Amino acid sequence: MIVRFGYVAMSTVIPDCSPSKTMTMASFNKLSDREAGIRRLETIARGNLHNTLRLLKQVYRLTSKLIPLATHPDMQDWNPFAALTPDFAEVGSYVKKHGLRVSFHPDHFTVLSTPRPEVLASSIRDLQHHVDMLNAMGLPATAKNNIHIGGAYGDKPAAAARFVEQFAVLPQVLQERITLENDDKTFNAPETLEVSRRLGLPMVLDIHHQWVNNEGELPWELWPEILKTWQTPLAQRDTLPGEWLPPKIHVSSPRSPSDPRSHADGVEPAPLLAFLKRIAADTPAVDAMIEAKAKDGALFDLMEALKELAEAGNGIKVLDGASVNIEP
DNA sequence: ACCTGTCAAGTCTGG
DNA sequence: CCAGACTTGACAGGT
Repeated sequence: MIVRFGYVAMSTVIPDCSPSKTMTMASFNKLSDREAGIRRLETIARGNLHNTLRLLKQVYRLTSKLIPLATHPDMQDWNPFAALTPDFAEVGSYVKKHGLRVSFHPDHFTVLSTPRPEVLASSIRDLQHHVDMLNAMGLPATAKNNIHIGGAYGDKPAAAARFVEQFAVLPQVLQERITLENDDKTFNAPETLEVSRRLGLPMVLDIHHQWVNNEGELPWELWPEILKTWQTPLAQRDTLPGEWLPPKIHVSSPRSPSDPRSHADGVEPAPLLAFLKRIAADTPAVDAMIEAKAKDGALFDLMEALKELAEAGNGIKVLDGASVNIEP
């Protein structure tokens, strides 16, 4: 099984390389000339896209904050893509040229299980914005937006049903870009899997969230059904004949026994390897997103640890880039 | 150079 | 009903 590793949104290793520089509405409003302010926002966004390109020399999740204030209610008259399309296209070209897998993770304000119409409307607006950015990069539907199911509002089955209902009427261009991830507090892995199956949506298994929020199941017990969620038309939209978008997992380690839900700086190789070995037999390839505090630093450390384990046997082979081959 | 409060947005808990 | 926690990097203003 080929495992490709990626990491999240920013670098702790490369200096002066923020892809999410921003500007607050307060300072925007202090500028006397609104047009000049908008040019400033575009300059910030252009710098963010440039730094994204620098970071893409590694495998990567894109940051949602590429364009400051992009979906702010006061900025509805601004179309940032008019000025930024070439910069997005340049990032997209690099991604395609090197066969990288990229994704976004719209933050917790995107809640499709909400009972409030205005929250649903802004969630859809936010999803559309993420799709607009991926389109501006010229990336096919294999570049996904990963979200959680959302709040439970005191009645989890009703909230899940509302998610299904509200998802079902989304435009297809939004639907085909979505992956669903189990969270650490509310919708656990079996519950998320259930919703994924009902909607034909690919599920991203977060093995740390599963560890702290479960129904007593072991993560690899769910894997055969999770794997199947990647075999739907929505999951595989835009793949070429013979091409296959591998399932994705999220990987992090507990900060401490007293604070098990928080993310540690690095990743413990042993539990990760145990999981990967369990799924290796029926999974040809999987992409693993490192969600550790040390970001790319954690990825480099993990690769070093895996290299040492590989030298001692263990059925691991370290390959080019941040990837390994794991024997079942 | 360093520290602290704040940021557009949601949900949950507890007072 | 409202304040604070959750979680997050970076800004903005202060020392």
